[in-house]
Amino acid sequence: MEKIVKNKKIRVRFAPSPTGFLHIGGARTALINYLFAKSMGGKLILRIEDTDRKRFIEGSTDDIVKNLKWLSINWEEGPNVGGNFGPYFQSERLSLYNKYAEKLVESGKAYYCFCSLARLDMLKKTQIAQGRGNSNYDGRCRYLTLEQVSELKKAGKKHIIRFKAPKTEKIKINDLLKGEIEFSNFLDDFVIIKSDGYPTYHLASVVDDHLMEISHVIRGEEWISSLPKHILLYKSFDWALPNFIHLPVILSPNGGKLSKRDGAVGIKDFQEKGYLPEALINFIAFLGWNPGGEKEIYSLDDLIKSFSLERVQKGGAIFNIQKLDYLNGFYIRQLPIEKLAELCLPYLKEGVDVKHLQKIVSVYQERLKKLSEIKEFAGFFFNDIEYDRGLLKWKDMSDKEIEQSLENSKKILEKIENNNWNKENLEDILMPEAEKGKDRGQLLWPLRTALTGQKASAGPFDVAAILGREKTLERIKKAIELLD
RNA sequence: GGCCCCGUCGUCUAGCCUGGUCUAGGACAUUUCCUUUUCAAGGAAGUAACACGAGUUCAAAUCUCGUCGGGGCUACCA
Repeated sequence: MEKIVKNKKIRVRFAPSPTGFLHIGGARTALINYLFAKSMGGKLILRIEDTDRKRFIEGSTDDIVKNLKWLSINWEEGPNVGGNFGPYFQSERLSLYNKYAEKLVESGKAYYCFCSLARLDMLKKTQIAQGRGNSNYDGRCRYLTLEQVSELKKAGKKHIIRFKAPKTEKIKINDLLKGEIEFSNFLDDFVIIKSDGYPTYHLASVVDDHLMEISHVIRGEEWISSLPKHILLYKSFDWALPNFIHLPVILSPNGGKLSKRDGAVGIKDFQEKGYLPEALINFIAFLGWNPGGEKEIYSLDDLIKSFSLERVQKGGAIFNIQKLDYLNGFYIRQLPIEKLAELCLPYLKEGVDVKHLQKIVSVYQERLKKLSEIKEFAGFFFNDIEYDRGLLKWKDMSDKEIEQSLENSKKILEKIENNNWNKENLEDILMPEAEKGKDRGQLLWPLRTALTGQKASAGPFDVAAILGREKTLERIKKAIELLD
């Protein structure tokens, strides 16, 4: 009935469940799919696997869509863009899954099961008590006659549909990344349609991957163990197998599963903290993949150009935020000032003048690792500052010396007119004065701390220039008062 | 427990397929130095790895086996 089109077209999909927000692992799977599609002239399909109504989280589809876009991972078919193989939400394809499940029942490859959850639970407990490591359905409903089935149905008994799994079959499959994988063990009669009428992942993904003509299934390694189920399903429908690629998982710094405890894992969190999509993409791509050369800064386009599946790592990589921070700082330094200022704006109080911010940002560009840091770095430009008088002390200067130093700066600066108040001029005038002292810090440190209230900051000339004559002199005066 | 995947510096990795060019290369982190008013940025140098044990071979990070270690799955979740 279904047309089995076998073409050489590359079609891949990213198929997240809306049970949470887009996280690092998901973004990585999406990226690899995207890079593979783009580098091969194929298409990326986004499919939302919303078949678990219990774990469904409102808003997660939006989050996934929004953040993929933010990362510039674009799909050719799926939510927002449509396509010829829709709908792209599994909840809108229920009749399809039921049709195929029924087909399997008709051909004797699947069966109705009326067992209650309570019985199943009991079964599992006894099996485990008997010392079996895992439990299997005992097949009670497997040989129900047609009459028995229709009677139970008539009686209004809830049912599910189970797949009749062969008990002994050996299954071999060639994973394009891992190589040949052989599964030797018996299989359970796994569920394909749940009692709420929704399909399980196994049925839904196989049906969809087939109908959507997916050529390469690229997904996380956690799916390897259910591969035999999928293969059995393909076989019983008499469908051609797609290629499988199972990506290693991303590990947390302690080696386990990446979780919220490890800091930000949601892509949205990274965005809010001020990571740039370019940095995140570059970083995620290199988590388990490497082009082979010594160049490590790659734009999305660069990645597409040099991507190849063979170079994806087999082992799981640990997510180490330090390298991300480095990359992010690097990408921030590449940004034009206008752009940087625009990106920093949301982290500051409202009403910040853009031109003013551009000056500030140009001074802090090489210090920023995350955009959000602008708040701590540059807060003193906008707010009154408070600090301990001890901060003003350079090396072993006495209070008297600090005061003299500040008075000296003040005296000099007061002579500079407003229209000459710029960094170069300030530096030209103050520097010779600083050179007169034991070391430059004698003049420069008290000045800088008086202006910023910070132990570490941009240089005093930059700061004074941006602060303006009035505020600069005011802060010096305040510092002197603080010393009295 | 069972099934499956993986194993090169602290971390991401190059090299492994097609043994010799590997006294194992790069990056992040770390240390030191230079620059310097602080913090960055930049420059220079340093520390640091083939999990272990057998085997094959003239030769093994590279091939084979075993051990150990790590991870995943083991749901009417995906």
